[in-house]
Amino acid sequence: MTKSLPSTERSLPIALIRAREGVMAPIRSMLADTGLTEQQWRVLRVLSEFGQMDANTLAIRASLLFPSLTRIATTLRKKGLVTQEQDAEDRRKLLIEITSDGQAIIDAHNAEAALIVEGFKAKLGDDNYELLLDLLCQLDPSHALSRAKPD
Amino acid sequence: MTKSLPSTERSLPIALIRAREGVMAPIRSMLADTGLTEQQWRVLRVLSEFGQMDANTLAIRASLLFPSLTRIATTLRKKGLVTQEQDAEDRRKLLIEITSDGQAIIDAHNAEAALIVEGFKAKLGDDNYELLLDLLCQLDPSHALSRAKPD
DNA sequence: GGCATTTCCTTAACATGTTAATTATTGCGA
DNA sequence: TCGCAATAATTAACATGTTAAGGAAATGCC
Repeated sequence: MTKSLPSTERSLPIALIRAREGVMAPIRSMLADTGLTEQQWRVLRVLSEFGQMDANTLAIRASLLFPSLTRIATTLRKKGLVTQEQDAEDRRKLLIEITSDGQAIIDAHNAEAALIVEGFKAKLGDDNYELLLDLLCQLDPSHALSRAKPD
Repeated sequence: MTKSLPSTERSLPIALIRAREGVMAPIRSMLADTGLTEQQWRVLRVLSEFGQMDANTLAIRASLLFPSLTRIATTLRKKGLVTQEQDAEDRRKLLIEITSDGQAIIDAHNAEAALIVEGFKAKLGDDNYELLLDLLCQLDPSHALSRAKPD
């Protein structure tokens, strides 16, 4: 017997899109006055958390495709929020680092962003929130890289 | 006390992006030989399921922004997969309908797409899969429109 | 009827997503 | 050392995401 696709009202890809839209809307609203896009914000967040790194690692950690990262890094450099520097040992690599101006933007919005996240956590309940993250991780083909949480 | 943002390794927006990527990758791969993008496929699916409708309703059901839908509908019309027709009663409205060629593409890939979905359902477990969909719906600000499932 | 408002859709402008081709550098082996 | 494959990043081309502005048709009110 051949199974049929579920209704688009109960489709996993569509549900993921809508959930992302619901989560990002308040964050985009928060970023409106900074002139940053959500992707630029994500890049700054990763750089702030892990420090200087090459473009490849940064793209993976920020979940961006390489061509997107190239453009975003250029934009952020023009805005003075990151620096780009050739790796002395392997001149193919580009080392990217957040500037103090970039860090200042993170610092200025960290509390508000955390509040937004807390809001969603409260909406779902703490246990459901963690469960949701775990289930989403299981759908991520590359999440072998990031298993910080032991059982 | 001021809360801090969670690590980007445990960020809900990033987890949503990665999960979507994981789910869509095999679907994009399936669509490669059709020349359709995932959004074009989504539009055809909605039209196939619900029949002719105006552009506004279609955009909402396919979770697309209006300008995106305008372009996608034009592309699909040029490909002969949908028809566009002015509403006789309200000439502002554009009624869109799938063609037999469009339906043929749906029919040709329905079984394979269903298999992909079944794979993810098996990976998470049926209960977790349904739970995931419910949790995602709670993050969707507009999900009041689609509550097919009673308690 | 005439006019402001609203609704539905399109267009524009810019950023990102996606795939493929290109360039620069490194590493390796004849 | 030369040539060739592999890696890191960029660029190109096209589709979509996102916000804002514009145009056509309906609606409400006078």
